[in-house]
Amino acid sequence: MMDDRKSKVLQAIIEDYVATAEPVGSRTIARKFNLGVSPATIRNEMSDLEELGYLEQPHTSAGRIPSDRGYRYYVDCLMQQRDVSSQENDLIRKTFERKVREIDTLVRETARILSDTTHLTAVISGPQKEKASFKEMRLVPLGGDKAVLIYITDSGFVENQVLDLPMEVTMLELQQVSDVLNNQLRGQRVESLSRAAIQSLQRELNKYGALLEQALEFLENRMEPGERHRLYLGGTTHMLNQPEFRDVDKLRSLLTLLEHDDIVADVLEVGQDTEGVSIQIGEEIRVRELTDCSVVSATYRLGDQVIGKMGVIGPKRMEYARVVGVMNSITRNLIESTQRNR
Amino acid sequence: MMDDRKSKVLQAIIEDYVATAEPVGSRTIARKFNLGVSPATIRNEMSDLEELGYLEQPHTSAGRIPSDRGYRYYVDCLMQQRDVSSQENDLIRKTFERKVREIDTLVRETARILSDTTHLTAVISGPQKEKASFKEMRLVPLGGDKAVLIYITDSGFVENQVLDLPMEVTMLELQQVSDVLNNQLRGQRVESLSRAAIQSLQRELNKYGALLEQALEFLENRMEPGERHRLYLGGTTHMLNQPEFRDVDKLRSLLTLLEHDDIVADVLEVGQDTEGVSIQIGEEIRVRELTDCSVVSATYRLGDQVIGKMGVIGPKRMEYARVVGVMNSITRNLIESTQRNR
DNA sequence: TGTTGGCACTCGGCGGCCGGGACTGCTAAG
DNA sequence: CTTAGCAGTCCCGGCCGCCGAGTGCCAACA
Repeated sequence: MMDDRKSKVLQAIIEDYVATAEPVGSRTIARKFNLGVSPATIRNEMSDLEELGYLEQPHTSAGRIPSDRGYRYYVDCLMQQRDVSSQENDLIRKTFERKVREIDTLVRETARILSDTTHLTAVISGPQKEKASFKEMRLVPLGGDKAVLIYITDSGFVENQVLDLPMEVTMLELQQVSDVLNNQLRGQRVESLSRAAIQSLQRELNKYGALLEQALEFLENRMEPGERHRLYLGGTTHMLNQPEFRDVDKLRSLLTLLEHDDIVADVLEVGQDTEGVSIQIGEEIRVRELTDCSVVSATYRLGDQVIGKMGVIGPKRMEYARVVGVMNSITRNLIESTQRNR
Repeated sequence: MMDDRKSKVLQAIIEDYVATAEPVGSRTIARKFNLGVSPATIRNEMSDLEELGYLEQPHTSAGRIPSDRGYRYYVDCLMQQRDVSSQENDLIRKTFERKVREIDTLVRETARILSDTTHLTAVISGPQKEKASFKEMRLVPLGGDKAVLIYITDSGFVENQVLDLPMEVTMLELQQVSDVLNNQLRGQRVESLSRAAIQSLQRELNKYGALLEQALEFLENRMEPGERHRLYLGGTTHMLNQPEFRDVDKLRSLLTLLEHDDIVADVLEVGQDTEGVSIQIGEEIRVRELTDCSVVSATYRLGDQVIGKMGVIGPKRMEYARVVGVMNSITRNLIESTQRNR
């Protein structure tokens, strides 16, 4: 059914189409890839491949282009792993050599290098704070009627916020409030700090009034779903160089989609338990605006802490092997970089 | 030279062109705006206006379109102030009603509402930390071999970073290091903390070695010019709805430009001492890719602290009056919002 | 002198037409 | 099963001519 020669032909078609973006005909295959058979034979094979659903014709008397299924077969069975070129690898390594201490900048940089090396649009979902556990919080008086609330998770994230102090609060009381909070909350998943729990705390401690309220408000904000995945985009302009987006309307629908963080985050989230790189092709992505696109995504980690997802979005006609290689290289470098710096 | 009727004609042409994006002819003016004269008269006036440099012709036997100079005259002399519609005002007020404590989110939200109400691309340069003065820094031990460095400016920004502690450091020493730093640095402009000064401090205090080094590295990062203006973009897709960007090449050059933060920041930075809203038209912006665009920008403040710039980028053919109105409304709301919440 | 109607002219855009080129599918022969 | 040949299909790009919008100019008029 899918003999060796058919595979070869399919592979040839996909690789040529990826390179040229033009429907590919039997003659082209026979010329560029010497399979030792004539165009006529290729034609027969192509006809079979179309019947099997691996190829489709934009219109009669044009060449064939791969279908979603064709691409799927290619990435699953035909594609051979390909390491990143040494230049690219150098480029990537260099990016992560600089000590970057702020997560925010690190993610931004990663988005940039990912889109630059793949020439596609990169999407990265930032640190998923709710996956971390609460470790400790501190209240540090600043002088005047201010204090800063420092919030620490066991993965080493630190956030802060300035609070207004009610006049009468003493250092000791400040200490007490943070002690209570710490005892109650230590070790809990941030996402599991339910509003109910917080409210009961609030009742218990309401003698500290406004101060506590602010601290709790801050905590609540940590759990806001809206805050859950902050997305970083890079290289949206690369889309403009792809011939499939020469049409302004397609472009618009795609770019508009990219502004909807929630949808993009969902797309990135699929196969979240799979190890390594995962690939979604065309209609496999359950988003209408992305039917002409593929998404290659991977989970990245810092240390052994799950952090987030990164991915690229591009036309189905992308160099899957290279993209996967780049992605592996980047996740690897990311881990090493954070091991050095934390 | 520029009599009353010429002004009226120019105004009519600009307003029609803004609405339709089509070159406008004498007949149209005579029909839509009843100036009480015949098309022939208008033709003469238009011919004069062209000679004076306020109009230009895309080609013979097409209508006229305003030149940069024409727009300039319009915004300087003809345009009448226009308040935002009450719906829009409500929308804006609602956006800023929510308590937003993180500057980052506040700026993001502002970019969103600005682009949504103007239907143009919004650019905001974030808090200019270097304009703030150093107030205080704290070193708070976290247990284990970590401490968190808290850095406070007199405008109330707080940043933090986790530092690795050399083993032998005691609480007392920690206190000493921060005391020294505080005494040396208090009240100085962040930007004026020169590398030389930092290095001399470093020599003086090198017995604290690695700890101090990290603290100083953090400080140096604060002054990095690259960090100077973090830019927030909103609504880039609105460009796609403008007929002047139906051409993919124009679009590409524009969107590519928008990825260069430094250039965009420079554009935003002009007229930085002017109060209120400033308008740049076409070639007045010294950027080739923006010759078909106009930029409307304003300084926004939190309290009486200068914070940054915001602006919109759109085709020269934009509704200047409305955009200016929206911008005023947003800056006003921004101030009020921060007065409530800080 | 300023305004107006009339008229010839210009030019871009659009639709229709045509020919070339690149395919395919079929058939018949090797 | 493979291959050459051939007829048929369809897209695409170039060409042409028409249409309409708009101008510029001129002559007439207040």
